[in-house]
Amino acid sequence: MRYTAQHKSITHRKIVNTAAELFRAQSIDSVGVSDLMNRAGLTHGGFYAHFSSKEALAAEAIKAAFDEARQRRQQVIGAAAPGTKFTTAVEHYLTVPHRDNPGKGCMAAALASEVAHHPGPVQDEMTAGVKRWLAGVEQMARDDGVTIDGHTSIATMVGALVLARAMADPHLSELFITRARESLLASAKGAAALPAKQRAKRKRS
Amino acid sequence: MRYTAQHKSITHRKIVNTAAELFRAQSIDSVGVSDLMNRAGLTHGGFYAHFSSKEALAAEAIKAAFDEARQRRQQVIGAAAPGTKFTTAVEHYLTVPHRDNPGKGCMAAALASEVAHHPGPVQDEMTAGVKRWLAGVEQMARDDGVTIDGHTSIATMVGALVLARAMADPHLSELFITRARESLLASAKGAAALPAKQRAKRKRS
DNA sequence: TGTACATCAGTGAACGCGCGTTCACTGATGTAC
DNA sequence: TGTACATCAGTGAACGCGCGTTCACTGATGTAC
Repeated sequence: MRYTAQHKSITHRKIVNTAAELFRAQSIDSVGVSDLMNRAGLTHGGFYAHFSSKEALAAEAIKAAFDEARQRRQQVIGAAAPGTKFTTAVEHYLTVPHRDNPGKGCMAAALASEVAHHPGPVQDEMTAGVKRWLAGVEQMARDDGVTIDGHTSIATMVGALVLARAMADPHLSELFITRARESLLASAKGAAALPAKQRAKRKRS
Repeated sequence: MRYTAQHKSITHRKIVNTAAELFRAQSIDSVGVSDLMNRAGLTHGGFYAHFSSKEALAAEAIKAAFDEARQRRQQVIGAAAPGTKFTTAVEHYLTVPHRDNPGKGCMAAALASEVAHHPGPVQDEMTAGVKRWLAGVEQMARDDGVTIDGHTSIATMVGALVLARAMADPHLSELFITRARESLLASAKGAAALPAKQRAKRKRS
């Protein structure tokens, strides 16, 4: 069943995208190579024509998910009113639909815990993805003239989403999202309202 | 090999405590019943004299870990100077040793992601544990006369620890911990410095 | 241009392995008399 | 108090199952002549 030249890379991308979604939705460990290949419209035996191991696929899938998120983020903040990039990004991140669709959401929130015990390429891609996200968040804040801490902002967003997804109580779950959102938006407003001198002082400390 | 009357409950607690540590250190899924029982000084066959399933043990282990954390927290803040309960708790949570010893650390940070896909008693215990933690944090802030948002504080702490554990870059990992700590301590100080009227106003909004 | 052969993405059976769970059994202790 | 029996926590072999990975094979397409 040999296909035309570009068919292999199309199939490859399809497997990676399927994995990026399933891994985020269910975890890497609980998605079997068979499940995955069937979802991509193939059978499990063909897997090793594309990847040396499930681990190698996981690394590619993490990279792909961060790349896609980065593109979507740039589209969203490109349409944002001047000085609202950071707040727009927060408002898109901390939502109930994002909580309920991990398969299409933030890779860090979905798999950071699992990746902690996966040293090697998988953890390296997670690290690289978070670094790029962090740089993006800090750039947005700079563009907006707002002084927030990028690391803390990301930690709050990830923590709120992770906790919201783990709660059996729907009200408590939603509170983690809405309170974290309000808190981040308020701190961004507060930082923007500071005179330039005070902002500079804060940065230094 | 029948033992004296209280021996069963001693063994039971030993298994639960071993599980609480191993599950936090490695995840529920990757710890086998055999591993677990061997670590507790037993063989796997005896497991079902104590628990109806691995799932049931996981639920008990989560409860036990939250109970132990609660006790340790109360000891720590009992020794804290007046008005510093919240900041003391944050300083004990966001540390490099806590990052490096998940088995003895926060259950929420270790297993929230995994528990998101484990409905039933496991998720219920996680929810109950987080609720008690949240109530504890809010009580500390009230005792200190500090106005912080409990949900956001917890989200930031969990997110920072989860991200720090997932990062392959040691410097970036530590930044998540130190920045989140500084940020939470600063917001607590800011809130405490506000006059009583403004505090009341913030609470209402 | 037409024919013969090589390629290799994809198939599906099979592999060893570790998992959670079951079960017949053991034997020191608690209980009945 | 001493003896016979019942209990049941713990043992270790065995169960079916799904996992990641391997492998002989297929057959449509690309390439050589």
